[in-house]
Amino acid sequence: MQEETTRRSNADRRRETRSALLAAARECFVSKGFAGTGTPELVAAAGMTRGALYHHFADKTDLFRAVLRAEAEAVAAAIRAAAPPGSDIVEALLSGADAYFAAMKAPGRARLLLVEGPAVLGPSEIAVLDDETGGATLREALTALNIAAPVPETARMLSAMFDSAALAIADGADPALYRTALGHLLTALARQ
Amino acid sequence: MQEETTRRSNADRRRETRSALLAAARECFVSKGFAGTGTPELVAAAGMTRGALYHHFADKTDLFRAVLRAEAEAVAAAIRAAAPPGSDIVEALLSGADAYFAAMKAPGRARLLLVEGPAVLGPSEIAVLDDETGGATLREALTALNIAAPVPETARMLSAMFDSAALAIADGADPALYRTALGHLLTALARQ
DNA sequence: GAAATAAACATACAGGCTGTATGTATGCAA
DNA sequence: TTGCATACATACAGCCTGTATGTTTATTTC
Repeated sequence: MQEETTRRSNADRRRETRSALLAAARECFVSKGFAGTGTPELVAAAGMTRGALYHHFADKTDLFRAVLRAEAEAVAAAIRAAAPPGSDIVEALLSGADAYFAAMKAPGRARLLLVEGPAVLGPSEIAVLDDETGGATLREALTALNIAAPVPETARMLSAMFDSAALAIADGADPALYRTALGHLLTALARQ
Repeated sequence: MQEETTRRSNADRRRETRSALLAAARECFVSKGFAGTGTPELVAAAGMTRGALYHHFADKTDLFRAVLRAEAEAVAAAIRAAAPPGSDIVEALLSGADAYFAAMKAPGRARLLLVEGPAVLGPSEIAVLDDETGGATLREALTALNIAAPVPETARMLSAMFDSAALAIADGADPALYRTALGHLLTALARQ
């Protein structure tokens, strides 16, 4: 036995401290917001020092960006996992929305992705994440529906609808109400 | 002749410095964001000192709140001024949307109200402003349409649609595309 | 396997910003 | 004109961010 502290490879150290920082950052950003979280408090929660933070991330914003990426990836994975077997497009959209709402129920996730994110990183950078999360799929579905309305604009607005519903649901609203409201809107749109 | 500086009443001084601070704050918050704007730079742009700022406002956030209130009031006034004479509800909604889009084209206003506001003041405080701006009117219109979908949830999601369209248009997107997309969605919803 | 190098941190420091406390001048009221 | 309140201006304490520098541990090279 060499020492009490376990001997770790550089790759291990790197991975472990990074994930510790990310977890603590997520926790702090959710509970106190990006501006309300100081790096001293953040690294203390992670059991690290500010030196480790600035070794792994360019600055506080870069750490925030990494947290958001992880959240967006988790949402995208959840939606992919709930891939619908049926062929009806409206139904596929609705089940996709369900998966989205469920994924966005993770504590603080809606606030991170939909409120803090656009303000800290700018709407344009968030738009990229949105696109990976489900924006492209949404546009494909609308194209398949052969609607008369312009697809990109309709997709963008529908996406905003999903987001506002997700925020409300994560805030305690009844998902069933938003689901039926969405169902009416989408079937009305498809029938046109 | 007493002095070179004009002699002003307290009420005048108060009003003038307040509006100078509000104008400079709006300018700075738009160009550099809330977090990116420091109070020293802000008061310099207003030709004032930090003492004046903290005499008139509780803190930087309170000044931001005052700026947002003015913006929201301007939008509400623009929408009220464009009150439609016709009786068709869908058409009234669309012309209301047009007025909203036009009002939100004021430089930086969309970013202030839709991006920075929710992050700085919290979504709940912004919801109040939204309601005064047009949320209540929207719910009344939906009720009059006698739609099958639940009204409050539908109104909330439609409001989010308007917001995302306003943000896109303020960012340079073609208003006509969003207008037709909205027209299709609203008429489809009304026909149900 | 020993020296050299690089990675992964830890510590120290320099600026800037926020909010408050205190000081001053001007309008107002009795 | 005397006292008071308002409207500021200045000074200060604390915190936070990003960088620069130091130290330890792993990895590579000879």
